[in-house]
Amino acid sequence: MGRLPCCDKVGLKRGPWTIEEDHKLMNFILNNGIHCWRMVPKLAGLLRCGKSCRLRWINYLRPDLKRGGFTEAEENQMIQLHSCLGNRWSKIASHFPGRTDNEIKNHWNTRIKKRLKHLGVDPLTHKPIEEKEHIEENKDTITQQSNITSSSEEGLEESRGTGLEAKLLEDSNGNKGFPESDEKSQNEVQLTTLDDANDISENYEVFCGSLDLGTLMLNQGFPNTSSMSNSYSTSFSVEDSNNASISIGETMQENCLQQWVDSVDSMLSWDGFNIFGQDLFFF
DNA sequence: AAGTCTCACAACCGCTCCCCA
DNA sequence: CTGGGGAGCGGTTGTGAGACT
Repeated sequence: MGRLPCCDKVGLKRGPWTIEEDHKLMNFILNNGIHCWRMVPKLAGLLRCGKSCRLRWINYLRPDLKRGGFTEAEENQMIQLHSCLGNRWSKIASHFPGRTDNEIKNHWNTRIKKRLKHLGVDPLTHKPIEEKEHIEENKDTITQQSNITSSSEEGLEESRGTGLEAKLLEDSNGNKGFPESDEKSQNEVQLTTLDDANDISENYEVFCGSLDLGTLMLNQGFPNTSSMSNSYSTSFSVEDSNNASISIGETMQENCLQQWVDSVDSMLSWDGFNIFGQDLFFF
């Protein structure tokens, strides 16, 4: 049996998006918002499936995306969150405003995994690799040394409690990572990360409140954008796209929108957001 | 300079979840 | 309660750019 494909793939384009396609998608979403992803490609005149459009928008075209590399602090927070949440990338991404789950997943797989392995930490379990192997050996060994004669359960607990991750995550403030099995500690780490997330969230609010695309475009040398600044903020999101589309439609001069979309070539790198992203760090 | 390798990231695929009739 | 459809999620693959030989 199996589920029917999400869309009729016949005649649909695949692979990398062209600038023209990006233009069309952005133009459509900014003008109409998102009601049904399945209808988006048809209405926008794209030969793509709805899923592809959704992915492209979320991972690349969304104006509130924060581009650029991850800082060490972000990486450490990512490791902490991963130890609590596992591979739930969207949950992890929700703690990093402007970052996508795909971005975080890629970063984890390409950078952090290696970093952890290099440090002798299993990126899956967040436990020291040697100790884990040691425990496996203990299970098979009949004669055990007195200092490791405790049961494998105890060994596990011990390994959790002495994870290298704790050392790894110890930051300048003395904050440390917590072993998974310790319920109290886990609660603490969740609170910690929630607090962190709140801090970031607050920063983001400040960031969004003080930033708008009009300003951005002025900084980018984009003409005739002062009238846009009140209606188009970087807090624009898919969720409020309906409202956004209304306000944009009502307040944004059409030629401004068109000019903005036309200027997408320079905008696509979102260097401007990088600049503000750096500023964000000083808030 | 050309070929090969490695790496990072964009995009796809298939599954699950959730909502609604 | 149930089945269908759309959205979201996580794993995997493809691709292009840079490094290396």
